[in-house]
Amino acid sequence: MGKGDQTRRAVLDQAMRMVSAVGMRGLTIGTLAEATGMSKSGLFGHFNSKEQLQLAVLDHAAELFIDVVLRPALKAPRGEPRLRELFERKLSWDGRYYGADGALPGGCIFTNLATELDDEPDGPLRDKLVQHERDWHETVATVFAGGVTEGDFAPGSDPVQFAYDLHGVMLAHHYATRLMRDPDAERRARASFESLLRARAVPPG
Amino acid sequence: MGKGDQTRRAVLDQAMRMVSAVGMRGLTIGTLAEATGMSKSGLFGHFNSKEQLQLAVLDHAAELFIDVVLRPALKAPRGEPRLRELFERKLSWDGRYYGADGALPGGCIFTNLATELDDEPDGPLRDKLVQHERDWHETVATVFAGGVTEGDFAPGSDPVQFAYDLHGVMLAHHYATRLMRDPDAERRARASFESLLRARAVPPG
DNA sequence: GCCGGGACCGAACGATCGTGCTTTTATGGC
DNA sequence: GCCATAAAAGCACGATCGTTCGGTCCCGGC
Repeated sequence: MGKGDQTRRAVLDQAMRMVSAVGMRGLTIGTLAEATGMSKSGLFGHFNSKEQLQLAVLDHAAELFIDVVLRPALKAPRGEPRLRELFERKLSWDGRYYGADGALPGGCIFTNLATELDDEPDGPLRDKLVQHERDWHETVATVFAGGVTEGDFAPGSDPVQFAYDLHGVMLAHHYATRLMRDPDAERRARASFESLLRARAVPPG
Repeated sequence: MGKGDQTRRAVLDQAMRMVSAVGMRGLTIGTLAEATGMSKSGLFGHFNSKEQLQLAVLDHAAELFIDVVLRPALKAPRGEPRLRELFERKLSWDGRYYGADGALPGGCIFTNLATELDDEPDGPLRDKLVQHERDWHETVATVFAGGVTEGDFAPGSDPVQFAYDLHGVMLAHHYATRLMRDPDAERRARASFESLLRARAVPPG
Protein backbone atom coordinates (compact mmCIF):
# COMPACT_ATOMS: atom_id res chain seq x y z
CA MET A 1 0.00 0.00 0.00
CA GLY A 2 1.63 3.20 -1.20
CA LYS A 3 1.66 6.52 0.51
CA GLY A 4 -1.40 7.67 -1.38
CA ASP A 5 -3.62 4.81 -0.28
CA GLN A 6 -2.41 5.18 3.27
CA THR A 7 -3.33 8.85 3.48
CA ARG A 8 -6.57 8.24 1.68
CA ARG A 9 -7.54 5.61 4.20
CA ALA A 10 -6.69 7.86 7.13
CA VAL A 11 -8.74 10.65 5.62
CA LEU A 12 -11.70 8.33 5.10
CA ASP A 13 -11.50 7.11 8.70
CA GLN A 14 -11.68 10.66 9.94
CA ALA A 15 -14.38 11.62 7.44
CA MET A 16 -16.49 8.66 8.52
CA ARG A 17 -16.31 9.79 12.12
CA MET A 18 -17.35 13.28 11.21
CA VAL A 19 -20.19 12.15 8.96
CA SER A 20 -21.62 9.96 11.70
CA ALA A 21 -21.89 13.08 13.83
CA VAL A 22 -22.76 15.90 11.45
CA GLY A 23 -23.96 14.12 8.32
CA MET A 24 -22.88 14.56 4.73
CA ARG A 25 -24.17 18.12 4.74
CA GLY A 26 -22.07 18.94 7.77
CA LEU A 27 -18.91 17.46 6.31
CA THR A 28 -16.77 20.15 4.73
CA ILE A 29 -13.43 19.77 3.05
CA GLY A 30 -12.01 22.59 5.13
CA THR A 31 -12.78 21.06 8.51
CA LEU A 32 -11.81 17.60 7.29
CA ALA A 33 -8.47 18.94 6.10
CA GLU A 34 -7.86 20.62 9.40
CA ALA A 35 -8.82 17.47 11.34
CA THR A 36 -6.35 15.40 9.35
CA GLY A 37 -3.62 18.02 9.36
CA MET A 38 -3.64 18.47 5.61
CA SER A 39 -4.24 21.33 3.25
CA LYS A 40 -7.60 21.62 1.53
CA SER A 41 -6.10 21.17 -1.91
CA GLY A 42 -3.87 18.31 -0.86
CA LEU A 43 -6.84 16.43 0.51
CA PHE A 44 -9.05 17.38 -2.37
CA GLY A 45 -6.58 15.85 -4.81
CA HIS A 46 -7.41 12.39 -3.51
CA PHE A 47 -11.07 12.61 -4.51
CA ASN A 48 -11.43 15.31 -7.17
CA SER A 49 -14.93 16.24 -6.01
CA LYS A 50 -16.93 16.31 -2.83
CA GLU A 51 -19.42 13.84 -4.20
CA GLN A 52 -16.70 11.28 -4.84
CA LEU A 53 -15.43 11.85 -1.32
CA GLN A 54 -18.92 11.18 0.00
CA LEU A 55 -19.24 8.01 -2.06
CA ALA A 56 -15.86 6.83 -0.78
CA VAL A 57 -16.95 7.47 2.81
CA LEU A 58 -20.05 5.37 2.29
CA ASP A 59 -18.03 2.51 0.79
CA HIS A 60 -15.54 2.79 3.61
CA ALA A 61 -18.29 2.52 6.21
CA ALA A 62 -19.91 -0.41 4.42
CA GLU A 63 -16.62 -2.30 4.50
CA LEU A 64 -16.24 -1.66 8.21
CA PHE A 65 -19.80 -2.82 8.83
CA ILE A 66 -19.19 -6.05 6.99
CA ASP A 67 -15.96 -6.62 8.90
CA VAL A 68 -17.24 -6.05 12.43
CA VAL A 69 -20.94 -6.97 12.20
CA LEU A 70 -21.91 -9.08 9.25
CA ARG A 71 -19.05 -11.48 8.62
CA PRO A 72 -18.42 -12.43 12.26
CA ALA A 73 -22.13 -12.94 12.94
CA LEU A 74 -22.52 -15.25 9.98
CA LYS A 75 -20.01 -17.61 11.58
CA ALA A 76 -22.46 -18.40 14.39
CA PRO A 77 -24.55 -21.57 14.05
CA ARG A 78 -27.56 -21.32 11.77
CA GLY A 79 -30.93 -20.37 13.20
CA GLU A 80 -31.63 -18.53 16.41
CA PRO A 81 -27.99 -18.35 17.58
CA ARG A 82 -26.95 -16.63 14.38
CA LEU A 83 -29.84 -14.21 14.65
CA ARG A 84 -28.93 -13.36 18.23
CA GLU A 85 -25.31 -12.80 17.28
CA LEU A 86 -26.39 -10.49 14.48
CA PHE A 87 -28.59 -8.55 16.87
CA GLU A 88 -25.89 -8.17 19.51
CA ARG A 89 -23.30 -7.02 17.02
CA LYS A 90 -25.66 -4.55 15.45
CA LEU A 91 -26.48 -3.22 18.90
CA SER A 92 -22.80 -2.66 19.56
CA TRP A 93 -22.36 -1.04 16.19
CA ASP A 94 -25.17 1.39 16.92
CA GLY A 95 -23.99 2.57 20.25
CA ARG A 96 -21.84 0.95 22.82
CA TYR A 97 -18.82 -0.33 21.03
CA TYR A 98 -18.24 1.65 17.90
CA GLY A 99 -20.12 4.68 19.09
CA ALA A 100 -18.98 7.23 21.64
CA ASP A 101 -15.19 7.39 21.27
CA GLY A 102 -14.99 4.54 18.75
CA ALA A 103 -14.99 4.62 15.00
CA LEU A 104 -18.42 6.23 14.87
CA PRO A 105 -18.79 8.88 17.57
CA GLY A 106 -22.15 9.90 16.12
CA GLY A 107 -23.70 6.46 16.14
CA CYS A 108 -24.70 4.32 13.18
CA ILE A 109 -23.70 6.25 10.11
CA PHE A 110 -26.33 4.52 7.98
CA THR A 111 -29.15 5.49 10.30
CA ASN A 112 -27.97 9.07 10.25
CA LEU A 113 -27.64 9.11 6.48
CA ALA A 114 -31.02 7.43 6.02
CA THR A 115 -32.89 10.42 7.40
CA GLU A 116 -30.54 12.91 5.81
CA LEU A 117 -30.71 11.52 2.29
CA ASP A 118 -34.26 10.19 2.18
CA ASP A 119 -35.66 13.38 0.69
CA GLU A 120 -32.77 13.91 -1.68
CA PRO A 121 -33.48 13.35 -5.38
CA ASP A 122 -32.13 10.13 -6.80
CA GLY A 123 -28.39 10.20 -7.27
CA PRO A 124 -25.28 8.07 -6.81
CA LEU A 125 -25.06 8.74 -3.09
CA ARG A 126 -28.68 8.03 -2.24
CA ASP A 127 -28.69 4.99 -4.52
CA LYS A 128 -25.62 3.54 -2.88
CA LEU A 129 -27.12 3.96 0.58
CA VAL A 130 -30.39 2.35 -0.48
CA GLN A 131 -28.50 -0.57 -1.99
CA HIS A 132 -26.55 -1.10 1.21
CA GLU A 133 -29.72 -0.96 3.28
CA ARG A 134 -31.47 -3.37 0.96
CA ASP A 135 -28.62 -5.85 1.36
CA TRP A 136 -28.75 -5.52 5.12
CA HIS A 137 -32.49 -6.14 5.38
CA GLU A 138 -32.21 -9.06 3.02
CA THR A 139 -29.52 -10.57 5.21
CA VAL A 140 -31.66 -10.18 8.32
CA ALA A 141 -34.64 -11.75 6.59
CA THR A 142 -32.53 -14.61 5.31
CA VAL A 143 -30.99 -15.32 8.70
CA PHE A 144 -34.43 -15.34 10.28
CA ALA A 145 -35.77 -17.61 7.54
CA GLY A 146 -32.91 -19.96 8.37
CA GLY A 147 -34.24 -20.03 11.91
CA VAL A 148 -37.65 -21.07 10.60
CA THR A 149 -36.27 -23.99 8.62
CA GLU A 150 -34.17 -24.96 11.65
CA GLY A 151 -37.36 -25.21 13.67
CA ASP A 152 -36.45 -22.35 16.00
CA PHE A 153 -39.34 -20.17 14.88
CA ALA A 154 -42.92 -20.82 13.92
CA PRO A 155 -43.40 -21.98 10.33
CA GLY A 156 -45.29 -19.43 8.30
CA SER A 157 -43.56 -16.48 9.97
CA ASP A 158 -42.92 -13.66 7.53
CA PRO A 159 -39.16 -12.97 7.36
CA VAL A 160 -39.65 -9.58 5.72
CA GLN A 161 -42.02 -8.48 8.45
CA PHE A 162 -39.50 -9.67 11.02
CA ALA A 163 -36.73 -7.64 9.38
CA TYR A 164 -39.05 -4.64 9.38
CA ASP A 165 -39.84 -5.07 13.07
CA LEU A 166 -36.26 -5.66 14.09
CA HIS A 167 -35.17 -2.56 12.25
CA GLY A 168 -37.74 -0.62 14.24
CA VAL A 169 -36.18 -1.92 17.45
CA MET A 170 -32.78 -0.81 16.23
CA LEU A 171 -33.99 2.64 15.29
CA ALA A 172 -35.74 3.09 18.62
CA HIS A 173 -32.55 2.07 20.37
CA HIS A 174 -30.47 4.50 18.36
CA TYR A 175 -32.94 7.26 19.09
CA ALA A 176 -33.20 6.51 22.80
CA THR A 177 -29.45 6.27 23.18
CA ARG A 178 -28.33 9.28 21.22
CA LEU A 179 -31.05 11.88 21.42
CA MET A 180 -32.69 10.98 24.73
CA ARG A 181 -29.56 9.60 26.40
CA ASP A 182 -31.74 6.98 28.03
CA PRO A 183 -29.55 4.70 30.16
CA ASP A 184 -32.18 1.97 29.83
CA ALA A 185 -32.09 2.01 26.03
CA GLU A 186 -30.07 -1.14 25.66
CA ARG A 187 -32.17 -3.06 28.16
CA ARG A 188 -35.36 -1.94 26.42
CA ALA A 189 -33.99 -2.93 23.03
CA ARG A 190 -33.23 -6.41 24.32
CA ALA A 191 -36.72 -6.66 25.79
CA SER A 192 -38.21 -5.69 22.43
CA PHE A 193 -36.04 -8.23 20.67
CA GLU A 194 -37.17 -11.00 23.00
CA SER A 195 -40.78 -10.03 22.39
CA LEU A 196 -40.23 -10.31 18.65
CA LEU A 197 -38.84 -13.81 19.09
CA ARG A 198 -41.54 -14.83 21.56
CA ALA A 199 -44.22 -13.82 19.09
CA ARG A 200 -42.60 -16.20 16.59
CA ALA A 201 -42.01 -19.09 18.99
CA VAL A 202 -42.98 -22.52 17.72
CA PRO A 203 -46.53 -23.26 18.85
CA PRO A 204 -46.77 -25.95 21.53
CA GLY A 205 -48.00 -29.42 20.69
CA MET B 1 -53.10 39.78 13.72
CA GLY B 2 -50.97 42.50 12.15
CA LYS B 3 -49.01 42.34 8.98
CA GLY B 4 -45.89 41.33 10.82
CA ASP B 5 -47.37 38.25 12.43
CA GLN B 6 -48.96 37.29 9.14
CA THR B 7 -45.73 37.22 7.16
CA ARG B 8 -43.91 35.69 10.07
CA ARG B 9 -46.37 32.83 10.05
CA ALA B 10 -46.07 32.38 6.29
CA VAL B 11 -42.30 32.32 6.58
CA LEU B 12 -42.45 29.71 9.34
CA ASP B 13 -44.79 27.55 7.27
CA GLN B 14 -42.34 27.57 4.41
CA ALA B 15 -39.35 27.11 6.70
CA MET B 16 -41.01 24.10 8.32
CA ARG B 17 -41.50 22.49 4.92
CA MET B 18 -37.90 23.05 4.01
CA VAL B 19 -36.57 21.81 7.34
CA SER B 20 -38.57 18.59 7.05
CA ALA B 21 -36.74 17.93 3.79
CA VAL B 22 -33.23 19.28 4.29
CA GLY B 23 -32.93 19.68 8.05
CA MET B 24 -31.82 22.67 10.09
CA ARG B 25 -28.38 22.52 8.55
CA GLY B 26 -29.87 22.66 5.07
CA LEU B 27 -32.08 25.60 5.86
CA THR B 28 -30.47 28.86 4.78
CA ILE B 29 -31.84 32.34 5.04
CA GLY B 30 -31.09 32.99 1.40
CA THR B 31 -33.10 30.10 0.01
CA LEU B 32 -35.87 30.69 2.53
CA ALA B 33 -36.08 34.32 1.47
CA GLU B 34 -36.22 33.35 -2.18
CA ALA B 35 -38.90 30.73 -1.51
CA THR B 36 -41.08 33.27 0.29
CA GLY B 37 -40.40 36.07 -2.18
CA MET B 38 -38.70 38.28 0.34
CA SER B 39 -35.30 39.83 0.73
CA LYS B 40 -32.78 38.26 3.04
CA SER B 41 -32.68 41.27 5.34
CA GLY B 42 -36.45 41.71 5.35
CA LEU B 43 -36.90 38.14 6.45
CA PHE B 44 -34.01 38.28 8.86
CA GLY B 45 -35.59 41.21 10.66
CA HIS B 46 -38.36 38.96 11.95
CA PHE B 47 -36.01 36.70 13.87
CA ASN B 48 -32.75 38.60 14.45
CA SER B 49 -30.67 35.43 14.30
CA LYS B 50 -30.73 32.07 12.62
CA GLU B 51 -30.93 30.25 15.91
CA GLN B 52 -34.10 32.12 16.86
CA LEU B 53 -35.54 31.28 13.46
CA GLN B 54 -34.78 27.62 14.10
CA LEU B 55 -36.38 27.75 17.53
CA ALA B 56 -39.45 29.40 16.04
CA VAL B 57 -39.69 26.67 13.40
CA LEU B 58 -39.60 24.01 16.09
CA ASP B 59 -42.33 25.75 18.09
CA HIS B 60 -44.38 26.18 14.94
CA ALA B 61 -44.13 22.48 14.15
CA ALA B 62 -44.99 21.52 17.72
CA GLU B 63 -48.17 23.60 17.54
CA LEU B 64 -49.17 21.95 14.28
CA PHE B 65 -48.51 18.53 15.76
CA ILE B 66 -50.72 19.27 18.73
CA ASP B 67 -53.46 20.58 16.45
CA VAL B 68 -53.63 17.72 13.99
CA VAL B 69 -52.43 14.71 16.00
CA LEU B 70 -52.55 15.11 19.72
CA ARG B 71 -55.66 17.13 20.53
CA PRO B 72 -58.03 15.34 18.13
CA ALA B 73 -56.82 11.92 19.26
CA LEU B 74 -57.38 12.72 22.91
CA LYS B 75 -61.07 13.22 22.15
CA ALA B 76 -61.47 9.51 21.40
CA PRO B 77 -62.79 7.27 24.20
CA ARG B 78 -60.29 6.26 26.83
CA GLY B 79 -58.33 3.04 26.42
CA GLU B 80 -57.69 1.12 23.24
CA PRO B 81 -59.81 3.36 20.98
CA ARG B 82 -57.82 6.41 22.02
CA LEU B 83 -54.56 4.57 21.47
CA ARG B 84 -55.65 3.47 18.00
CA GLU B 85 -56.68 6.98 17.09
CA LEU B 86 -53.32 8.28 18.26
CA PHE B 87 -51.54 5.66 16.17
CA GLU B 88 -53.53 6.41 13.03
CA ARG B 89 -53.03 10.13 13.30
CA LYS B 90 -49.32 9.76 13.92
CA LEU B 91 -49.12 7.48 10.89
CA SER B 92 -50.76 10.15 8.75
CA TRP B 93 -48.48 12.79 10.18
CA ASP B 94 -45.43 10.75 9.29
CA GLY B 95 -46.27 10.07 5.72
CA ARG B 96 -49.54 9.92 3.95
CA TYR B 97 -51.42 13.01 4.92
CA TYR B 98 -49.05 15.73 5.92
CA GLY B 99 -46.13 14.34 4.00
CA ALA B 100 -45.57 14.40 0.25
CA ASP B 101 -47.22 17.62 -0.91
CA GLY B 102 -48.68 18.51 2.47
CA ALA B 103 -47.29 20.66 5.22
CA LEU B 104 -44.24 18.41 5.65
CA PRO B 105 -42.95 17.25 2.28
CA GLY B 106 -39.93 15.65 3.97
CA GLY B 107 -41.90 13.58 6.46
CA CYS B 108 -42.01 13.95 10.23
CA ILE B 109 -39.89 16.94 11.07
CA PHE B 110 -39.18 15.65 14.56
CA THR B 111 -37.84 12.35 13.32
CA ASN B 112 -35.57 14.19 10.91
CA LEU B 113 -34.36 16.58 13.57
CA ALA B 114 -33.84 13.77 16.07
CA THR B 115 -31.04 12.25 14.02
CA GLU B 116 -29.66 15.60 12.96
CA LEU B 117 -29.42 17.10 16.42
CA ASP B 118 -28.65 14.04 18.52
CA ASP B 119 -24.91 14.56 18.34
CA GLU B 120 -25.08 18.31 18.75
CA PRO B 121 -23.87 19.70 22.07
CA ASP B 122 -26.58 20.79 24.46
CA GLY B 123 -28.23 24.01 23.45
CA PRO B 124 -31.62 25.69 23.20
CA LEU B 125 -32.52 23.92 19.97
CA ARG B 126 -31.58 20.42 21.05
CA ASP B 127 -33.14 20.96 24.45
CA LYS B 128 -36.42 22.09 22.94
CA LEU B 129 -36.57 19.07 20.68
CA VAL B 130 -35.83 16.69 23.54
CA GLN B 131 -38.53 18.33 25.64
CA HIS B 132 -41.07 17.92 22.86
CA GLU B 133 -40.12 14.29 22.38
CA ARG B 134 -40.30 13.63 26.08
CA ASP B 135 -43.83 15.06 26.16
CA TRP B 136 -44.84 12.91 23.24
CA HIS B 137 -43.56 9.67 24.73
CA GLU B 138 -45.15 10.51 28.05
CA THR B 139 -48.48 11.02 26.30
CA VAL B 140 -48.23 7.67 24.53
CA ALA B 141 -47.34 5.91 27.78
CA THR B 142 -50.19 7.61 29.60
CA VAL B 143 -52.73 6.75 26.94
CA PHE B 144 -51.58 3.14 27.01
CA ALA B 145 -51.72 3.08 30.81
CA GLY B 146 -55.31 4.29 30.50
CA GLY B 147 -55.98 1.21 28.39
CA VAL B 148 -54.61 -0.96 31.17
CA THR B 149 -56.90 0.52 33.80
CA GLU B 150 -59.79 0.23 31.35
CA GLY B 151 -59.11 -3.48 31.12
CA ASP B 152 -58.15 -3.39 27.45
CA PHE B 153 -54.58 -4.51 28.10
CA ALA B 154 -52.96 -6.94 30.47
CA PRO B 155 -52.34 -5.57 33.94
CA GLY B 156 -48.64 -5.29 34.69
CA SER B 157 -47.81 -4.16 31.16
CA ASP B 158 -45.03 -1.59 31.14
CA PRO B 159 -46.30 1.64 29.52
CA VAL B 160 -42.81 3.02 28.99
CA GLN B 161 -41.73 -0.14 27.19
CA PHE B 162 -44.84 0.12 25.05
CA ALA B 163 -44.04 3.72 24.14
CA TYR B 164 -40.53 2.62 23.26
CA ASP B 165 -41.79 -0.20 21.05
CA LEU B 166 -44.41 1.91 19.34
CA HIS B 167 -41.86 4.53 18.56
CA GLY B 168 -39.75 1.87 16.90
CA VAL B 169 -42.72 0.98 14.71
CA MET B 170 -43.11 4.62 13.76
CA LEU B 171 -39.44 5.03 12.95
CA ALA B 172 -39.42 1.88 10.85
CA HIS B 173 -42.43 3.16 8.96
CA HIS B 174 -40.83 6.52 8.35
CA TYR B 175 -37.68 4.82 7.13
CA ALA B 176 -39.48 2.35 4.88
CA THR B 177 -41.68 5.04 3.39
CA ARG B 178 -39.16 7.77 2.76
CA LEU B 179 -35.82 6.14 2.11
CA MET B 180 -36.90 2.76 0.74
CA ARG B 181 -40.15 3.95 -0.84
CA ASP B 182 -41.71 0.68 0.22
CA PRO B 183 -45.37 0.65 -0.87
CA ASP B 184 -46.10 -1.91 1.86
CA ALA B 185 -44.73 0.31 4.62
CA GLU B 186 -48.11 1.34 5.97
CA ARG B 187 -49.47 -2.19 5.95
CA ARG B 188 -46.36 -3.44 7.75
CA ALA B 189 -46.61 -0.70 10.35
CA ARG B 190 -50.21 -1.68 11.08
CA ALA B 191 -49.18 -5.32 11.37
CA SER B 192 -46.45 -4.37 13.86
CA PHE B 193 -48.92 -2.28 15.83
CA GLU B 194 -51.38 -5.14 16.08
CA SER B 195 -48.58 -7.41 17.28
CA LEU B 196 -47.72 -4.93 20.01
CA LEU B 197 -51.35 -4.95 21.18
CA ARG B 198 -51.69 -8.72 20.90
CA ALA B 199 -48.65 -9.18 23.12
CA ARG B 200 -50.45 -7.07 25.74
CA ALA B 201 -53.86 -8.66 25.40
CA VAL B 202 -55.63 -9.52 28.64
CA PRO B 203 -54.85 -13.14 29.50
CA PRO B 204 -57.82 -15.51 29.13
CA GLY B 205 -59.63 -16.89 32.14
C1' DG C 1 22.75 11.31 -10.60
C1' DC C 2 19.23 12.59 -13.24
C1' DC C 3 14.47 12.60 -14.15
C1' DG C 4 9.43 11.66 -14.16
C1' DG C 5 5.50 11.47 -11.47
C1' DG C 6 2.83 11.25 -7.46
C1' DA C 7 1.83 13.77 -3.06
C1' DC C 8 1.07 17.83 -1.15
C1' DC C 9 0.80 22.88 -0.44
C1' DG C 10 -0.39 28.11 -1.01
C1' DA C 11 -3.03 31.25 -3.08
C1' DA C 12 -6.86 32.54 -5.32
C1' DC C 13 -11.55 32.21 -7.77
C1' DG C 14 -16.70 33.09 -7.58
C1' DA C 15 -20.51 31.87 -4.85
C1' DT C 16 -23.01 31.76 -0.72
C1' DC C 17 -23.20 31.86 4.24
C1' DG C 18 -25.16 34.79 8.52
C1' DT C 19 -25.43 39.39 9.86
C1' DG C 20 -25.10 44.44 10.28
C1' DC C 21 -26.41 49.31 8.63
C1' DT C 22 -29.15 52.70 6.02
C1' DT C 23 -32.95 53.83 3.40
C1' DT C 24 -37.42 53.28 1.39
C1' DT C 25 -42.09 51.71 1.60
C1' DA C 26 -46.33 50.25 3.74
C1' DT C 27 -49.54 50.19 7.69
C1' DG C 28 -52.69 51.53 11.35
C1' DG C 29 -54.43 54.96 14.95
C1' DC C 30 -56.13 59.46 15.21
C1' DG D 1 -55.25 62.39 5.43
C1' DC D 2 -51.38 62.96 8.48
C1' DC D 3 -47.68 60.72 10.92
C1' DA D 4 -45.27 57.65 14.01
C1' DT D 5 -43.93 53.28 13.59
C1' DA D 6 -43.47 48.83 11.75
C1' DA D 7 -42.02 46.16 7.65
C1' DA D 8 -39.28 45.36 3.98
C1' DA D 9 -35.50 46.29 0.81
C1' DG D 10 -30.66 47.45 -0.65
C1' DC D 11 -26.09 47.05 -0.01
C1' DA D 12 -21.98 45.62 2.06
C1' DC D 13 -19.02 43.04 5.43
C1' DG D 14 -15.97 39.05 6.67
C1' DA D 15 -16.01 34.14 6.64
C1' DT D 16 -16.32 29.83 4.50
C1' DC D 17 -17.90 26.92 0.78
C1' DG D 18 -16.08 23.66 -3.33
C1' DT D 19 -12.79 23.98 -6.79
C1' DT D 20 -8.71 25.24 -9.84
C1' DC D 21 -3.97 26.21 -10.84
C1' DG D 22 0.94 26.52 -10.39
C1' DG D 23 4.58 25.26 -7.87
C1' DT D 24 7.47 22.36 -4.51
C1' DC D 25 9.02 18.31 -2.49
C1' DC D 26 10.31 13.55 -2.39
C1' DC D 27 10.79 8.87 -3.93
C1' DG D 28 11.74 5.00 -7.32
C1' DG D 29 13.57 3.57 -12.00
C1' DC D 30 17.07 4.06 -15.25
